[in-house]
Amino acid sequence: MTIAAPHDGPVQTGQAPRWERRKERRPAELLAAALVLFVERGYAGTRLDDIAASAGVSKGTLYLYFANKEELFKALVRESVVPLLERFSDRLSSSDEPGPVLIEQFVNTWWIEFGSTKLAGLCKLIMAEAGNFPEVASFFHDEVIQPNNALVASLIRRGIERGEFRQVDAEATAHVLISPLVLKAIWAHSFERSGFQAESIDPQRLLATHIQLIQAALVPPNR
Amino acid sequence: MTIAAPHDGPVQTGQAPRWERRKERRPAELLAAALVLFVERGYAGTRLDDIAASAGVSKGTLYLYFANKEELFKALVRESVVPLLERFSDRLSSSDEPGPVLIEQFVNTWWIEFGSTKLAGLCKLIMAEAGNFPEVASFFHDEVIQPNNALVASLIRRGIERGEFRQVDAEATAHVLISPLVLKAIWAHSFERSGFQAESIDPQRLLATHIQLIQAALVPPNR
DNA sequence: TCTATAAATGACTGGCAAGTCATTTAGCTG
DNA sequence: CAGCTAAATGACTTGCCAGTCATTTATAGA
Repeated sequence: MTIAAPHDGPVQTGQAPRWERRKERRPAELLAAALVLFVERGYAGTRLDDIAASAGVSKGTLYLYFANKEELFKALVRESVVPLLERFSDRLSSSDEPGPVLIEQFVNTWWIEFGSTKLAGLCKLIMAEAGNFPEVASFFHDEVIQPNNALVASLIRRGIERGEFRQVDAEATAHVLISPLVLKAIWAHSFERSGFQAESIDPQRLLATHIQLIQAALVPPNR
Repeated sequence: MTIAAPHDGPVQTGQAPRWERRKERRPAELLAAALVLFVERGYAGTRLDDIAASAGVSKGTLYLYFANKEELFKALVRESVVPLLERFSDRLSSSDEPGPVLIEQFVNTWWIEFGSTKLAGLCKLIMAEAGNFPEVASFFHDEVIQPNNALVASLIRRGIERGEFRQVDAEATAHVLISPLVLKAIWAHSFERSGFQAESIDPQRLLATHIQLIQAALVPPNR
């Protein structure tokens, strides 16, 4: 299912209207097209004409719904981020699996639901453009990164309290835990793209090793 | 010491020449200016006029030494990367410190000599622009990332052979070992920049914890 | 000191893409 | 089925910046 074939193809069969009114759906369609193209070509490299065309609409229409390119980008980030917020918190913090299992679940879930999706591309895009859009970066940091880190840190802290994990710096450990995931996700949208076939490591292999290592690192000292 | 004040200031005291001939130094001066500005503003966001001005030269001069913007960028990457190549290999692979010490040394050295320098900014820039410059990405991957990973993997493999480390997937472990370093370095050039003061973790604290965790994770099982 | 050379300049061009707006037309409403 | 409203269009304007080139001038060598 493509987001937007250019309406109905070149054939104008008799009475078919040249375009439809879709006040409600347009913004979402435009944002979907923008996500794909921004991730693919970067912010500067994406023309509004292309976004509009990809959403089956003319550039003028785009400006009916978004004030300018920057606002479109901001809207994209805002919209994409919302569903992310509650995704993990509930599921994990209310679980009472043992710590090591929880870590394994978190790593795998994070990868499946975020790292291997389009959202990872957005994350990479935001990092790339953070300098040009401090507002966006700030928003993303406060709404996504910070809560995510806090969640992982709390997971670790709970493990420590229960005696499942060694005494470690929970915040720092959270960073160490997340880094390979984030980096691999970003990697997939930079070096691993477009042609040159960097022989890169299989995600499953990386994740499996990472889980093993973290679990081993956190095992409390005997007794 | 700034790289290039616009020559000598606005004051033209009598006989002072309006410019000097510096055929040999110009390219290096231009590349230095380009590094700073590209890292600061991204590829698209940096004007050649600004690079030239920052190197104390006019745009025309820039074109005497580089065919166009893209070639300038490629030259920048090539030049910056060369000194990186031999930096670690010799020092570490010829050392006979015990494995855990070697890992600690690697992490600290990597951060000091790369992660906390301008080169880290270049790394972030290349990741951001990889899609637009596959050649550059390919070059950087083959000349920097791949050798770096291989070095770490060999470190780990040697530790395993000597019985200092558990049996682990050396390549995957290398990724896990490097990820927090790379990500922190990239972070510093995206979210941690310009104004909004993301309260982010102190590098030393992160590195210390990371070293502890990795060492603990690699300790061989009793006996 | 004079001259030849090539380093350096900066005003200019051309193209591209963001943003505008007068016009067209889908499709509701009476 | 007419008339009206506003959704949609796309040709146009505008500004920016990469890239050019005729002109200026530093400086080495005769």
